[in-house]
Amino acid sequence: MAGFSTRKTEDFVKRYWADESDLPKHEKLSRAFTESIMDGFWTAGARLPTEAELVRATPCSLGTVQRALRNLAYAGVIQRRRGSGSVVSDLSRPIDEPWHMRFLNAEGQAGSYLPVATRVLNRDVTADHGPWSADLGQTTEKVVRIERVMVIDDQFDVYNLFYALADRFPELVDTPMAELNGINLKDMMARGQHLAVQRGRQLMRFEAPPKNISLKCRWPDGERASVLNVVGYSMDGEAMYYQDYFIPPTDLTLDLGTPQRTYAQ
Amino acid sequence: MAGFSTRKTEDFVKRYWADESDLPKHEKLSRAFTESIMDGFWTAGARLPTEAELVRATPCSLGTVQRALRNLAYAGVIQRRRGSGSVVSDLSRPIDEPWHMRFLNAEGQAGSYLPVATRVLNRDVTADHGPWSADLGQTTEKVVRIERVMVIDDQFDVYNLFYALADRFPELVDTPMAELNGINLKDMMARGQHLAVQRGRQLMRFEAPPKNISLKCRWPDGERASVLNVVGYSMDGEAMYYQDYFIPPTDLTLDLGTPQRTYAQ
DNA sequence: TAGTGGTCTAGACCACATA
DNA sequence: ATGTGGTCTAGACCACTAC
Repeated sequence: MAGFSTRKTEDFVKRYWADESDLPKHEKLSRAFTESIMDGFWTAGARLPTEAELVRATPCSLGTVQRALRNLAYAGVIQRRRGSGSVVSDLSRPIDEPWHMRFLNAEGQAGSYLPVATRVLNRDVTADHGPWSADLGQTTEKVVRIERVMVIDDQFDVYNLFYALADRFPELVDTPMAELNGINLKDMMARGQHLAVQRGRQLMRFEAPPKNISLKCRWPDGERASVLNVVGYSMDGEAMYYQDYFIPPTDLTLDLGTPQRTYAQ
Repeated sequence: MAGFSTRKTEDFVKRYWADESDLPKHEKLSRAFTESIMDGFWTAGARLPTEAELVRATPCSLGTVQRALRNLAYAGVIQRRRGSGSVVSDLSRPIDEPWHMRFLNAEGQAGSYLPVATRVLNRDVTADHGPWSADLGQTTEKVVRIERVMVIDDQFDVYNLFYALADRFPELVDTPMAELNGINLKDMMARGQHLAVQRGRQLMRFEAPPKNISLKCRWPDGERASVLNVVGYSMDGEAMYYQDYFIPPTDLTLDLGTPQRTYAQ
């Protein structure tokens, strides 16, 4: 096909190419892409302009365009295939499974995880401060707090508290609670926020569960909880959410992830 | 100065440049460097040949040499400074603190961790198999098992079991046990293994501690342990060690690390 | 067969460090 | 003033995909 819609490319360059900044060109170009993807200018699965098209439409040479796209691919933002093209990855899976509560099955080899069902118990919007405030950058803003239960493989319950800035994620506040159940929460944060979460800091602590937890989910009487605290960051470095997972004693193994890749190919 | 010692560069190319392999040249070159660093051909702090020198001594052009070195710098293997040169990073800190047992203090901001003192209890070499076997790639080989206690800020004890292939780390077997105490363990694995550990998989499970644990360290009676399992990989992708940390109930918070960088600059 | 990304080159110019 | 890495270019050739 005689190539890619030239209009879209020119739109892209006009809107996202920062002429004044004194960053290197390859950096300017990859930032233009991440920014435009976060804006929703390109959506997950969308096909990006070809290298040649970008050489034509930007003040970059082929080598520079390739370096920008290679970095984006390395970061997982796009996927490139020789012969077909570059497409936007689906990174709009900010908070939901199987991101955080990944339990191995009894034989337990990584890669396949136990099913998780999520149920929303409660939601409120408050200006209260707490441990989440520093991470979310909350000053006078309000946060939305969502109380959830994750049922792990029908075996036991994990109690979850989720915090995010209410202004930044109005969908979390406005959506009727019934619709917050299940896997929809992910699409919700993704809507205004097309590029999400480079999974961030993880902390583990051990403490008594909240009072009355046994009224909210199945919880072994009086047992201490292991609390996994997770802060998720978006690509621009801002914290998107703060979560506490209260895990009861269990025989299952929790996968905390494989950080760090080796190096760029 | 009229440059860099040409002899050393030619030695390097002769010994580490893989002519037959059909990898891309930039990949060949960066592998040659990681391999030679692991061998001890270049040691931490050593100054590498300049770009121009490598262009001269290898069948690579400047762009290719730069790509290889850029990837190594991104991976943290070397450090480059415009005007001075490229030097080998000190990555010989495989297993010791503050790698894994990083507890936050009570106010608990990340970055500063509670002091950890390590004491070796026991060591044996065995051909037994167990959960570690698959990860370490143990078939008929023997593993060295080291039993340790980590005293966290004089407050409580973490019980640690450490496994590695005995053949691969003879220092762990041969060194007198008294010398295994404290921070020396790190230097030990680093000696033959100049480039170490890209920290690997982390799992958390919850189980009864080993029998008789209270004879070996301070352990609250009958309490369940939180077990952090860590497998560390070296740069060539092979597992270096398998460790279980048995953590008693505590009020302190454990930092599980900040995975994932954003993307290459 | 045409389009696409992947590798590689030879050379330019620049910013920074060191002497 | 020289050496060094950082950026960028214009173009070549190749491998793979889709039509």
